[in-house]
Amino acid sequence: MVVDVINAKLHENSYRLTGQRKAVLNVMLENKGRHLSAEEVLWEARKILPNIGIATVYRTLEKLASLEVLYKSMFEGNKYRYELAENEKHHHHHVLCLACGQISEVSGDLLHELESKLDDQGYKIIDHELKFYGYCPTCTRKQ
Amino acid sequence: MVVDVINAKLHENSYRLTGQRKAVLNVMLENKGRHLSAEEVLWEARKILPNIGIATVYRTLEKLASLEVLYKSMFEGNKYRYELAENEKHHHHHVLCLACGQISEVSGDLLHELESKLDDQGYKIIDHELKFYGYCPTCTRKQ
DNA sequence: ATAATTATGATAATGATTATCATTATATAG
DNA sequence: CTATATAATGATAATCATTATCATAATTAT
Repeated sequence: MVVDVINAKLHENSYRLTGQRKAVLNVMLENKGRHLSAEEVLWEARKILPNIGIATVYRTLEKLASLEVLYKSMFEGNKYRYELAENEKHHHHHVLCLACGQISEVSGDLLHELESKLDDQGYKIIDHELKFYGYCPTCTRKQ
Repeated sequence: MVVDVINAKLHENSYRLTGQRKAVLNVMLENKGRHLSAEEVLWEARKILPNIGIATVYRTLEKLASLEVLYKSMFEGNKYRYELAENEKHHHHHVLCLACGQISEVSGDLLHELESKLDDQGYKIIDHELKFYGYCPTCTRKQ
């Protein structure tokens, strides 16, 4: 999702883009494809705005997630992580390496069969979340 | 996993089954198919042992999960939920109703294609976790 | 019977997150 | 342009789920 689309979305939701919020959003834009915790976002944002508060970062991340500019998920450690939602309604999955902790994305949906099955059972599926746990190619080779 | 299998597993891990631990395990056995939070387990266990402590419940749940007697996962609300692992190594998925909050299970794996794809890319997949979000048949009909 | 080890329960502590509030910044009305 | 209203911020208190600590109890080993 290019910056223009994001700005349009924020505008249509009357979301004022203050300096602090821009800083948070820029951190996420500069870290496309990465999954950052709130604290990591704080440290990055403080490089731009040394006085930005943790509460502001939390509020901003939460709001951007609710506006579907960001995805909010939890991998390990009872801590939320955020990533830029680069494609509206596109769903990718994640693979987490149990050795080095790297979080990568898996393209391809392939859940149609399961969702069809649930449709058949009367469910109305809105969203899904799929995570694989294992070892990345680098750590697989090391073993 | 019948009680016998569970007891065998605990025994081979030298896990002493005290009265308190039995109470927690019984709560999980009596709630097969349900996903209980630690607090819910506490309230149920207190019907059997009124003085059981929350710390004991947490310690027991954590240990049983590590022994793969229970599954530990998180659905919503930043709180872990536990369920009886009824079939060793069997992986089912979950569907969470966004209206009533009910958590149901989805049989059928169907992730082989994605896991094959990851194998091809050099990953070694150990585990996965799949959750669907939507509306259950009852709430779907109400809408 | 005694000593050592394990388990328990109460509660303090931890960490992530959210609520509160005084202050600051921005938008709107006059 | 000024005054007022509203929104945002940052510091910090509060919340919540979970874990750590510790004194005591229970169990096991000698």
